[in-house]
Amino acid sequence: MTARRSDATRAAILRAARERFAADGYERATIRAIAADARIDPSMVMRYYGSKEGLFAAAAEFDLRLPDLHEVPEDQLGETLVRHFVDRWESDDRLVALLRTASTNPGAAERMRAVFAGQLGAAVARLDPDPAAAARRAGLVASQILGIAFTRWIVGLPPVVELTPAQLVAWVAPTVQRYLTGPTPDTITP
Amino acid sequence: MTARRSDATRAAILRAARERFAADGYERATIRAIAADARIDPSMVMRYYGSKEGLFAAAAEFDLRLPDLHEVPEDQLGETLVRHFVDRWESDDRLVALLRTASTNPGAAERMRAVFAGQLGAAVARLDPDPAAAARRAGLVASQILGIAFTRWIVGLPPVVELTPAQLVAWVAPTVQRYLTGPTPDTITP
DNA sequence: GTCTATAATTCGATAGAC
DNA sequence: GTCTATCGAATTATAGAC
Repeated sequence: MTARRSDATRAAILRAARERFAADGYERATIRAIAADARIDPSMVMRYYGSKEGLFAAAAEFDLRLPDLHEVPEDQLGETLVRHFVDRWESDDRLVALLRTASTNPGAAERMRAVFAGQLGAAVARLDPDPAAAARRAGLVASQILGIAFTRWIVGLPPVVELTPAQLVAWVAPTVQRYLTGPTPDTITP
Repeated sequence: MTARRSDATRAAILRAARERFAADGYERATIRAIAADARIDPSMVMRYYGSKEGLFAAAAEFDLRLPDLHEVPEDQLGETLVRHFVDRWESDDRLVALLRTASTNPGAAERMRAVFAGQLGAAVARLDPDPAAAARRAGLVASQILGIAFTRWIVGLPPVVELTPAQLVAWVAPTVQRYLTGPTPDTITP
């Protein structure tokens, strides 16, 4: 299969779509605006991706690219993961698009669950022999990672925005480390 | 000023609006749907609240009702705060409405910043004499609290949804405790 | 492959009768 | 105070010319 000329158009559409979905969310990111950004006609978007849902599905396809946690010294798991996520988030607006859109679009929320329960859950599952406990640890890690992403890139809470990546890693890594390798805490019966 | 009959209508509108905004977000929650839920005519919403923005502003008005942190033993700050937020979140869908809407509506994001930088920031400011450090601590606390809320009530990540409130407090309280009272970590220069 | 024209909805907001 | 009727704008999506 040779490279068709339309591939450039498809790529331009996807790039514009990612930016618009990341900046405006699903409802406010219109096909017209995306087409204008990509300098093409709105009908081309429909031709190539069928519908707005189809365009979003193509634009939000991505991989967390998690490192193999077995090659990481156990006491550096938290730092490694937090650094990885911060880097990943700063360099790929697909994650921001998915995050912003997951609040109102059921399909995006489902994708978000699949990514974090799937990719992160699988990586963590190899650290804890008990599947339920491993899933719980992965969920707690996701809560802190997504909380940072939400406050920093979506809401824009000033103190969180102003943290440097190094400060972010230094503060948050111990949290993730404890969620991954710390003992299950006692729960007080009320 | 005596109670007017229209007060019941206004209250019904606000209740329906909170539910719709919490469930659907700002764009998908239509005035027509809210009016139908409240069993009144859509034009009444406009008459009472002027615009959709005005309705949202009225529906999302709320207070975190933070306890006075000075009356809490220092080593129980994390537990107290996490328990408070979990209770608050489960019993008031205004917070869910604001959270879901903050992703796409700039006004809601601004409100969210005001609430967490203001109310939470003020409560934490009295624990740390350095204003910048206190703001940073409050921001980190917000990141974990909002991360739990986002994964549990918005995205619905299964392992986080399945945690009982007691488990949630037991796991997350140490994180918040460290953000509030722990030492500032060293940052490695890259 | 690309674009024009338009269909078919849906929404927020307004005017005015009762 | 409440409701009917409707405007004007914006959207996704389709049909078809070139």
